[in-house]
Amino acid sequence: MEKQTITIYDVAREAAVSMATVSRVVNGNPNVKPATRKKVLEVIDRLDYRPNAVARGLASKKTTTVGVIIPDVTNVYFASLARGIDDVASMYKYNIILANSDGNAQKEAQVLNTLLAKQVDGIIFMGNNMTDELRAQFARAKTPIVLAGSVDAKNEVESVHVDYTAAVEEAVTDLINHGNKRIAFISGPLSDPINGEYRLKGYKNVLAKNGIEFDQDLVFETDYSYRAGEVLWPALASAKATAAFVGDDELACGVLNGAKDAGIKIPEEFEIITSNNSKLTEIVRPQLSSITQPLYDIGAVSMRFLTKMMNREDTSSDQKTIELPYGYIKRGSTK
Amino acid sequence: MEKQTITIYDVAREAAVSMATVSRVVNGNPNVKPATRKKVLEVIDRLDYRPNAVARGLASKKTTTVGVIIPDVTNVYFASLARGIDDVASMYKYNIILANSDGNAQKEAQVLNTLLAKQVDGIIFMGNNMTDELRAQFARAKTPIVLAGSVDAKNEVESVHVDYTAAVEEAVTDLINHGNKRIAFISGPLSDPINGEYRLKGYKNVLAKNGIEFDQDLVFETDYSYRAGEVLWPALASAKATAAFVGDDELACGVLNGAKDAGIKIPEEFEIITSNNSKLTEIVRPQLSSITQPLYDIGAVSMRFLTKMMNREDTSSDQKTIELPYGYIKRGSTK
DNA sequence: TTACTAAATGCAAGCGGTTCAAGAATTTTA
DNA sequence: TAAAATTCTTGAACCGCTTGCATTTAGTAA
Repeated sequence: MEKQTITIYDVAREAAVSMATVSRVVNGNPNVKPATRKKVLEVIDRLDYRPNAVARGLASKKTTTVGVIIPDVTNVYFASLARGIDDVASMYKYNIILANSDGNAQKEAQVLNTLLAKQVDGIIFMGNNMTDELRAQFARAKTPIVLAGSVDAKNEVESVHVDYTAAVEEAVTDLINHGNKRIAFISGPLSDPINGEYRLKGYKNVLAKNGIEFDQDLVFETDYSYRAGEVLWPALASAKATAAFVGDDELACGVLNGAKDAGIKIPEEFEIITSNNSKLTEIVRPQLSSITQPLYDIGAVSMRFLTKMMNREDTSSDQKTIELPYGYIKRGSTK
Repeated sequence: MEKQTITIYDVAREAAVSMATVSRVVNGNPNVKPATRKKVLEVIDRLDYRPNAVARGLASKKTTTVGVIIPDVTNVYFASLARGIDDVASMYKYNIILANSDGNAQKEAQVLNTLLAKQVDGIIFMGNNMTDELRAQFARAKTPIVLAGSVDAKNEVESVHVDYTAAVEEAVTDLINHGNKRIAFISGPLSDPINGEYRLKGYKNVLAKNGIEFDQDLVFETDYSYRAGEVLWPALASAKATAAFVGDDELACGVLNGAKDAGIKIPEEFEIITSNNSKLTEIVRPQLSSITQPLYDIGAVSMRFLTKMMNREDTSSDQKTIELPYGYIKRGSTK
């Protein structure tokens, strides 16, 4: 029982027209007499014809598919971006090839390669470890690329994100206004420019502006896990921190629970502000105050931007870097 | 500046062989003299040739791409499955086209259609609302399909999941052993056979076995959100429930916090068991006892099963339905 | 050496569409 | 009503690669 498919040929024969004509009606080309169009459509319907996208892709050199390189779908932060991406992608009739990279440079390079081989029309890249090699590969590929929720430190690739520096400044300022002098900066790897560069800069800026001396002992570089936060309390206590800015929600939940389990009262004795306003912030008690990032929108805007690039629409009016507004929501973990 | 690509033709010319030979070395066909192979590989390397997967797909009728229909990537449950799927997919050199359906029958049908148009080699479907129309569409498509973490009530489509009935039986038995007589059954839509059929059956079985009469008032059908659980306490209280089995972690977190906020002591005054053992269960206090499902593995096994079907490997020894073992982990929300 | 078999390689026909130059049909213009 | 201008259609050349079959080359036994 072979997979017996119906081709444009069958439709053409059955409708007594050329395949070129069938192709035109399928593609909505206006140069078709209404009567002919109707006839063809009827046959298409009757035969249940479904154009072969692969053949189409070969002939037209467009696959209506974009590649999405994501560190880990399991992470709410990235999943939210991905959802925004997929939604506007399907709005524009594109599909998404999703590939997990674990933020691993080698996998990223390898995945990028197969995506290009599959002739995707564009690529959305998440993950912050922009190595030079990767940047070179991007440059060589003539395929449009945009970074979502990530930054290219060298600013060569288009990207969509929030102003991380300003967001942290706002959060830390709030903490200072509550009388805190020793505020911990807790984040994932500082090798990620979002942490090591932009956020840290914001943190330092505010300290300086308020005449507080920067203390390296208050900077905690960990990984992005709940567990990492949970075991952090002793260190925070011995650094005499009275508040913390945290760069990731899971991490922040860990810090919160770790402190609570040690008998600390939140926010009376220790305040916490986190960064992504994911569901987690509302599930813990007290709920976490958080910087808010429009994750879904970052994804959506990235994809929209990519469609422009793919259609060679004029993007000259657009910046290479799009900054979306962040926000701040106060909950129980701050005074 | 046109996208100047290098084709198999260029390689053939440059290496002074026919394109057939180049094709053979690219595909690892053994019928090539080592010397020739070496020569060709050198040219490929020098020209940085990358085979066009679309053309390949057209000629070979294989795209090494599978479609994944998912209700919502943003949901940890599905994201975990997806991760398992992608990992074994890439292990077998497949890529994943990920499409969100919101569990909406119309979107599902539409997505399925475009996936078939894109000639995916197989499909993994998540979501439990197997309408007859969808089943018909599956049947007509000669493309292999497997359901991951979902069940086909009519058992026509291959699927991978756990024994929901037995899992609930174990959980509820535990609750009864702690002396509870009035145990609530809280789940998402009962129209989903996992809830309305398998889980509910398990619940009733155990009650019957222990001589407890089934009380419809203890069955709470809500949606899968945190909020839905949070507001449920008053209803639970007036139904005089002293414990609950909950079919979803977010929902369970809501129930937990709702009860706590009402001053109830967990687990002393109310016990809770949830179902998916996601990260959430460890983030709330007390932590939630939970049935454990090997989500990643369900995804992984589904994909592995699909590869077998795609390669027309003999699957006769396999059941149409694969049941993976579930587990149970006791935490603070039960005595 | 010669005849014969096995291993390498080349040829060319697809795969199922898109697209453009060119021809046919229809409508408009004078 | 014939010529000119439009509007529709068609024929056929790709798109880049796979693959069955024919052909050439190399290897082996007689």
